[in-house]
Amino acid sequence: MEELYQADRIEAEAQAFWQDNRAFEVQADPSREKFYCLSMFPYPSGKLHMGHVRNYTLGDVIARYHRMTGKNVLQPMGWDAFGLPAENAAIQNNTAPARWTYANIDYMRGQLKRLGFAYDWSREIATCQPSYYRWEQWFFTRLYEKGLAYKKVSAVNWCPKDQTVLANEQVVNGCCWRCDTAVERREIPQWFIRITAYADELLADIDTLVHWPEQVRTMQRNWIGKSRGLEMRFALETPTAGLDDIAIYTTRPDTLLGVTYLALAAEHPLAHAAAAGNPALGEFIDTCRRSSVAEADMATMAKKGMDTGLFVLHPLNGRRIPVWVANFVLMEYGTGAVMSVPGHDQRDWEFAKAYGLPIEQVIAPAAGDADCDLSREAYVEKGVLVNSGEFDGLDFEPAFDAISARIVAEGRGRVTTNYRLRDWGVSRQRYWGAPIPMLYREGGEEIPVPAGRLPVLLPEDVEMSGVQSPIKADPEWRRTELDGEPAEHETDTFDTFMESSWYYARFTCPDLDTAMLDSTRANYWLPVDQYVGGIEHAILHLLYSRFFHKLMRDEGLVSSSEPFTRLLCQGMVLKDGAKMSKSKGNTVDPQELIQRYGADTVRLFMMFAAPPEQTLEWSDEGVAGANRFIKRLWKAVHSHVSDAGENAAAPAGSGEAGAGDAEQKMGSDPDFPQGKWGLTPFSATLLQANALSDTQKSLRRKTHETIAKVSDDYARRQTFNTAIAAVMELLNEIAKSADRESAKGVAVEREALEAAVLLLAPVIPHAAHALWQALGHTGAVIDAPWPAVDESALSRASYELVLQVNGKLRGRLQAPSDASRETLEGLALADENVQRFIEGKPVRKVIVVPGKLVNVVVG
RNA sequence: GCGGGUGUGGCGGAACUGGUAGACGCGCUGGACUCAAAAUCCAGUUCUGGAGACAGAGUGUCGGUUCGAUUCCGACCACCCGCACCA
Repeated sequence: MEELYQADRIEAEAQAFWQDNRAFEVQADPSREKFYCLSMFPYPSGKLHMGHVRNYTLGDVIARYHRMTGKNVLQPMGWDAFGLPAENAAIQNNTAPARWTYANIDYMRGQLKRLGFAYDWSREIATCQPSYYRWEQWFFTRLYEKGLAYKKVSAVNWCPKDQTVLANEQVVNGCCWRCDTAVERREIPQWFIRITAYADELLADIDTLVHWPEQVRTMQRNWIGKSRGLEMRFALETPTAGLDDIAIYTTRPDTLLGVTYLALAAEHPLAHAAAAGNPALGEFIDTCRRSSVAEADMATMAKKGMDTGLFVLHPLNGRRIPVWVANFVLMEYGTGAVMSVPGHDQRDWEFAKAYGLPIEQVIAPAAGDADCDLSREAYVEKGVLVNSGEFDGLDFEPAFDAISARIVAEGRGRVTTNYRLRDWGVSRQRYWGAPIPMLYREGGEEIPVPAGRLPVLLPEDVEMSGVQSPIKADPEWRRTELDGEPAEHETDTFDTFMESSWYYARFTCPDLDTAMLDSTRANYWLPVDQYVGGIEHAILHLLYSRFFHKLMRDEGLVSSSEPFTRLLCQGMVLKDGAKMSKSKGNTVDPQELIQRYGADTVRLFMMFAAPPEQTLEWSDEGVAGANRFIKRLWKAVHSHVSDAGENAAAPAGSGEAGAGDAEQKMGSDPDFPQGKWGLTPFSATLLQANALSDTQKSLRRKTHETIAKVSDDYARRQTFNTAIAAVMELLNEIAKSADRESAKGVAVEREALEAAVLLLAPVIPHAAHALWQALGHTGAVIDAPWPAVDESALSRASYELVLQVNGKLRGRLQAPSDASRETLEGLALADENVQRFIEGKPVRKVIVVPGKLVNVVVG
């Protein structure tokens, strides 16, 4: 064993060993318990950033831990290869998106390998490969045939100068990021997948995801946003544009008598009709169309509106109610129109104040103790109805039912369930994505591409001469035939969330070229036991994947209903309190650190610096500290084996000065296996508690406490920072109580060091690989079983009892482990310092928590 | 704006079920080794007062529950993430 820790050499050797032995290539094996560990695959943006390193180290630690517990562990890796940045890079560098993407993949694969992740590389997938996206295309045609995919008109950001659709990200302050032209909203036909048909199941099954973070479950519930309400129609005073009434949806029918105006979305047909004879209104609607389609922008912009001059009649009291157009009403939600109750909705209240519309109270606080001053703000709580005629005095529930019943009886509406969730728009007007497999006949009839003609190939050898998609610019690509008649290909491509919604399933059978999934293999490995990724995916990616899984189940491809059993969402990596980004110039390149310290140091720092869910503050000094710890561990093992082991095998004189002495002393120990003590395993009898000194017992207890703590931290808590801290404590204890004077001492230290190496093997696998061999093992550490806790080593005769007076710490003492409550109380009351604080005051109560503390309450 | 989260020494964090606040690491200070430096090792390190024993204060702010609150409840402040075409 080398005396000095040399990361480069050790890591190259370990990685060569894993590769030569195909150590992480696995097969489905029903006789073995499986564990599928997956980290969210990266977009191949160029090179790894620290967020990737954190994500993949977390996944690798978990995968390696479970492997050591004996499971058949699958940990694959691939590339979310389609996406917008490739097109931007292609335009900038005058290259093809495919070339840029594949070059990035090659570079980043090398980086992942250098970090020593235990991936089964034989399963690598890139989503831009036809062998992958052809099945996605096939699946879409199946959804179309089932009526789960459909086309409808929907709004996009449009740059009138570049004549192109812009992503929300490409709209900066309402203008195009390339040419700074003011962006418009444009309505175009697009493909949608009916996720709302699964809204109820997606909501209900959140309850089964007990190993997901509660915050993610809450966010998904709120995103789906199930509500019960009344869908109803207000009759127009004068029928307009062929319409007799305006449909709205409300969750508060109890406030129906408080409606003082209706508000329409700018895109609402009636708004257009009213604008026909009203140029000012037309101009206002145009202004609304010039805002971003992003919901955050809609919600934060100044609320504006304009009277249409139309009136509806209140269904209960016949009052004339004005109809307005408002910029905050979304056409995509519900019916594109809302009833406004300024007395009991804050947004309506502010709008009414701004435009001088009446504010009326129809709800009063039930208890009468709450604030209700409609001149200051809306009263939005539920309460008792007032000013509502026959409905006065009713609470929310009966009022909801009575008013709804009246509207339903009059044939003006129905009670319905509504979802905030909207159907998933999957069309993108971009090139670098999977072509949507639809054909159009000359008459416009839409036909899914027949299975035998799939995949619809995306040409990779293209020139990105402008912002226009090459397949949209090329009339030849579009042109095709169907049944001998001319037809056209759809030129839109899929949202890249499509690819990332099912890659986890394809990893179970990536080689299959006759179907989307091999159900036998898929059902062995699925669901994913542990999914690891950024919290930024808490809603969209995870919801779409859950949806896709249910779609695949209903297609008979998988038997489970949820894709990810356990979810870990890691926090971001920050530097100087800000997210690492090129624009801020505060990035740290993982590559430089790996070259300087080795992969193990980078991995160790990442795991030690913070618990996984929290943001992680980057620290150069912290990395140096992690490296220092590995060196200390290395030295501890080196010192142990040269002092207490290697000297038996090494040529005389080559060892250190003390080695010979140690051999002599050990040789004279009657328990020591004379002449065979080198690195051969010690007999278990050497470690029996009754034969050990107090120091030896104490180190053994620490060893087994650490094994218990670290096992729990890995498996249940997933707090790798505290697991590492516990091993650091163990190493400190080893250093303090080093005793190589006897075979027992050596055996206890050996056991402690072996535990330290095994417990850290998931985090620093290369160093652990070398150290395990140095400790005399012929098998690889990745195949070593996870250490077991020896319960008998954990017992202790006494513990530190904390003494409090009135909840304040006033002393501590050693109490026997088996002391009764009465004994503990007596010990506490007899304590000098406790007596000093009682000072003759009457003792009112004594609280005894055995194993912890005694609190004397005086007063 | 809506939804979700976070807040503890000089810094990253620990305290898992309401029971010793600050484990572990970084940094800093002092010492050992060295011609010297680096590296390494040893000791100390929440703040205030005290030579010390020890005492007082202290977990974003304010209030509450409790023998006891970083932990539970209420209000507030600051920062972060998501908001459907970034991935």
